[in-house]
Amino acid sequence: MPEIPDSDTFLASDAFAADLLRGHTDTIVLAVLSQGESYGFEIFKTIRDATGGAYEIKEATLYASYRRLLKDGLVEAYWGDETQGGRRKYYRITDAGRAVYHDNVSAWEITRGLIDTLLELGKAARPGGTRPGRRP
Amino acid sequence: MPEIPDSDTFLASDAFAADLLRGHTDTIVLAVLSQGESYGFEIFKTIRDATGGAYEIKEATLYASYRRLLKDGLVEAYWGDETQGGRRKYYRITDAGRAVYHDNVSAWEITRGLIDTLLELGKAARPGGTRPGRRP
DNA sequence: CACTAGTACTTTATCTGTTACAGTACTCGA
DNA sequence: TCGAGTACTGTAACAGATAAAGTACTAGTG
Repeated sequence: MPEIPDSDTFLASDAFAADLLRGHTDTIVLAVLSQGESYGFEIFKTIRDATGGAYEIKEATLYASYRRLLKDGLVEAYWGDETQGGRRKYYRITDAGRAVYHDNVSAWEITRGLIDTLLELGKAARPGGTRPGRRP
Repeated sequence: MPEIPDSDTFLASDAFAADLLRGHTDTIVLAVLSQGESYGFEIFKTIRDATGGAYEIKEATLYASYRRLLKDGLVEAYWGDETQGGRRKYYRITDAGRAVYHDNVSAWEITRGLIDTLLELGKAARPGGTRPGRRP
């Protein structure tokens, strides 16, 4: 589950937060890789740091995403040539990946507007929130 | 899957769009019910009309949401007293439901900002999108 | 009367992204 | 030697979404 250590609002339900973020992982990874090649754990840290530590994506989620992106040809991978420490698998976005990234960002902008519109329905409620003419 | 008949961007992947909207169904229903009591099919229509027909939530999804909301005590239900046509099950939001609605809207506002931040990482990429110092 | 479409509600099996958990491997500091 | 951190991999379980099938009722048409 996404962890947002300093947000009481979020911590009310990590499972709930995870569902709100579901489906964005691949696009987030593509965004990070648009900046430049990176290896798995570094991507994890980039995402965590980009939100000031407020949010992190679980490793299992990220590595599952890398596998999907590879399968779909949206990224390429190669092993780093480290002589020390753990071996690092680097990922590089492909042209197809860049196109999908931009498409997904567009889709997100539309979806964001839809959700805003739908959630604002409740803000339009009159005080007391009930219409006349209904059975108790 | 959510249907957005007139949006080519969205129709690229309904499954993708569904994942972006996942987790919002309960909150959307609570938003509609904050305006006043309503029956199942009417809620369906309210949501579809609020987006100009661009988006609809499948009936199976909505009725599953009603069940969850009932189970959690966020709404109450009663049968209408129709003498004609199909019987209608009306739903009314509870005080607990209103509280959860507001909490979820707050959570959404935070999540929206996070996603915007993370997806913008790709916008910061330099032309060509690669950093020096990495193996080809 | 029969049929179709729309309205209205219900249930089940399937799908899939997420992730807890377990595992492997390597380095560094106590 | 041990624990923590870095780094990668795989599996089983979870839960929201929904296709599909089902029930029931009305209105319009042939």
